[in-house]
Amino acid sequence: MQDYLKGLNDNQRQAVTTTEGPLMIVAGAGSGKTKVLTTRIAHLMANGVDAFNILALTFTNKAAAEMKERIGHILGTGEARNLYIGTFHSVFARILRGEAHRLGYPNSFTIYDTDDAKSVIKTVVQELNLDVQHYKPNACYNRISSAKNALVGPAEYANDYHIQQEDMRANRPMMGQIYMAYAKRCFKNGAMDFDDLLIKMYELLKSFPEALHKYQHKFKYILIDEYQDTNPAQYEIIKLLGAAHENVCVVGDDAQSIYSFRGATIQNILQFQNDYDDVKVIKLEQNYRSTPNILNVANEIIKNNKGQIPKTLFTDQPSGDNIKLVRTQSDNDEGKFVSDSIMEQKLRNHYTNKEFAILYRTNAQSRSFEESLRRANIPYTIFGGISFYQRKEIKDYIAYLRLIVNPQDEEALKRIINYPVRGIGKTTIDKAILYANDQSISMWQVLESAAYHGFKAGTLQAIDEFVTMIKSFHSMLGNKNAYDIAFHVGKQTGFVKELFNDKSTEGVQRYENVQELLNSIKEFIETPSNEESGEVGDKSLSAYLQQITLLTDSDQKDPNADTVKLMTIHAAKGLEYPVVYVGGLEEGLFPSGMSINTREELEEERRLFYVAITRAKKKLFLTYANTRYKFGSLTQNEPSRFIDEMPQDLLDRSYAGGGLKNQSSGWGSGSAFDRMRKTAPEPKTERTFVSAVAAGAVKGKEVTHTPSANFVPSDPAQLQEGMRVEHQKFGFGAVVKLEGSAHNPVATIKFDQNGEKKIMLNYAKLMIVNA
DNA sequence: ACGTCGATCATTTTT
DNA sequence: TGATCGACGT
Repeated sequence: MQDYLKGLNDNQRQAVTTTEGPLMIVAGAGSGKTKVLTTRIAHLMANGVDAFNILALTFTNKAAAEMKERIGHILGTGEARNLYIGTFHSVFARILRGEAHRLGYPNSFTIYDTDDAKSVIKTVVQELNLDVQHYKPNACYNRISSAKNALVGPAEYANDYHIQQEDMRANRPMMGQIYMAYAKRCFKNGAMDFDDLLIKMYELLKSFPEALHKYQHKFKYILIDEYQDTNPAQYEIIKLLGAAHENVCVVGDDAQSIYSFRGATIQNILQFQNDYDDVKVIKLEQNYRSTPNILNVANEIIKNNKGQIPKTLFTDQPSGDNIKLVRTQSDNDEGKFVSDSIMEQKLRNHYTNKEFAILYRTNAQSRSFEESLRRANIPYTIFGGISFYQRKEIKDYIAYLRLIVNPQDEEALKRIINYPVRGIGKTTIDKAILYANDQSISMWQVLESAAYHGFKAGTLQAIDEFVTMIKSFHSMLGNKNAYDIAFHVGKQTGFVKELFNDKSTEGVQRYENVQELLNSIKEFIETPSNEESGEVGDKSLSAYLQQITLLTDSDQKDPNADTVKLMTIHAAKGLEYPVVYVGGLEEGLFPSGMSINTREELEEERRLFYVAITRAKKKLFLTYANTRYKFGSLTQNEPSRFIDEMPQDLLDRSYAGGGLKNQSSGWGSGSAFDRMRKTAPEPKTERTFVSAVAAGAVKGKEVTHTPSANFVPSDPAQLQEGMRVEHQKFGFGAVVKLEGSAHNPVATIKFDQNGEKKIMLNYAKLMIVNA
């Protein structure tokens, strides 16, 4: 039974068997962190700890799933199923589902993703009569999100002098009000955004002692993965949960802290030892992943940062290749180099597709790699970008399901109230929202009682039909499963058919996506017991909806497929590949131009580079381009400062990859330039962004007409063929023909300067000049 | 009421 | 470059 301890080194074994009391495991890259975590949990269980009493929090669903699977493997029983393993967000969402009523939320609360949240922000900004251009939803969202991650509520936000000053300086004095209105609206909608899942969990534990007591005693052993990426909200929650038993085990690597933009603070891991009385610290420094050359480069790079937990990675592997540094002429050449190089490596060293990864700083960089891989017929998978559930047709479908489960969800309601088109237009929607705000009821309640709100007869009928339909769906919740309901909704609303009838390429794709959604729902209800965490599987539609919002793109694609993997460095955290390409090592891009203003920012960029390097097991290629397209215009970039920070004797700058066919494409000359740089390095502060394309506004409209001073629209009923008329935009012309029905008359008019046009008389304004 | 078109604008990273 | 948004025509 103790076999599982055999494959561990001394430190690892100690980390596994030190089960009681607070423990910090500082796990360098590739030091077997996951192995330690999983073995530790298995060890706990082997020594009589009930799976139900163990909580393990990770940052990605992928990591959680992998851990659960490995533990199950070690144990050889189904007991692992009862563990509470998941991301912070998904575990808390699950707990909150059972406790939401305490906080005044419906138990089937909606989870708003970033798009939903921004949309709500836009709404409240408009309702506060503020300029959306100035109070950009994106910026507001980020600001509010940071506040939430620091556990600063709306009231506190509005009263904080320091925050006020900041907002004044940013010329956004109304941020506090926006935050307040946003929080209120989410609550009214029965919805939580991602950050709320943390905040509300904290509130729950803080304000309800019996809830705190319940979960403190449920979770006797707590493990936190990637502790360096936790934010203050997460920190406080862990503090509360762990207070009773203090069996808190955190695992992390301060050198890999890369999520401060999301509110994570590296202080959590640096200060952990001060949080409890008797913290044990175990360092895992032996690396089992990379060659010494790769490790040395990583170690040297990270030395440029201050305030580390001291540690040095070592390995007993043979030294391996040098790191290849390749300069190309353009971003397209960079892509071409990488795909050529992959071809070469496959031939020469018999690598398979899935042994390669291409990493980059920003998602936008994927394009050139994608193109070259496609041309070279190398199969690839891109992780990141928009996930399946962000696609319009999927969001529309889900909006129906959301509305059925939670009619207070105004975002969902607005999304589908007129999709497919059923004659409930903007005017009506605005009116309904106005009533709702006025009377402090939900938009849905307004629609339910539409008859009392003075809508026109036709609109009223459309509303009534819509309300009746949603209610009929709602009544299915009790006796039909999630799949049956979803299928019925798609059929009844007619929009699946509408997609089916669209035979364009995109239309076909959209239809297929919708079918895939239905399949996923079916799979959800058919999966025996749940994957998420302990307890009885909840197969309700509501449970399904809450789960999918927390899925990312990476969770939906198969990491084991035999394809080259493309992703941002952030997304690559925790992964490893035999051959790794890191692209775009240029000033302004990596380090990002957004993150070079403070030491802290720059150090995070450097940690990111460290993460990138340490993904590689055998071979590492770093590339950068002279010129690159950015927002459609050509920019020139200096090589990244990080290049100079690497030990130059471990770099191979002469590598030309591919074969001679590449020499013509321009990047072969790079090494000469590089050698020059080496003797006379450029000043590091200089970055150049040269826009090669001048912005040119080209006007090429039709002949425009300025209406006469005495222009007064005539009654369309007076119009007859042959009359001479004036149109506000098109100028003078003659009526050629009158047609259309009585309530929708259409006139064909031949204009002197703009040719013949059909004019709908209900909307266009015409003046009769003479009969 | 609704779709189309052109102007505008933004891009760091993500649960 | 590409996505989004308001104006405007129908």
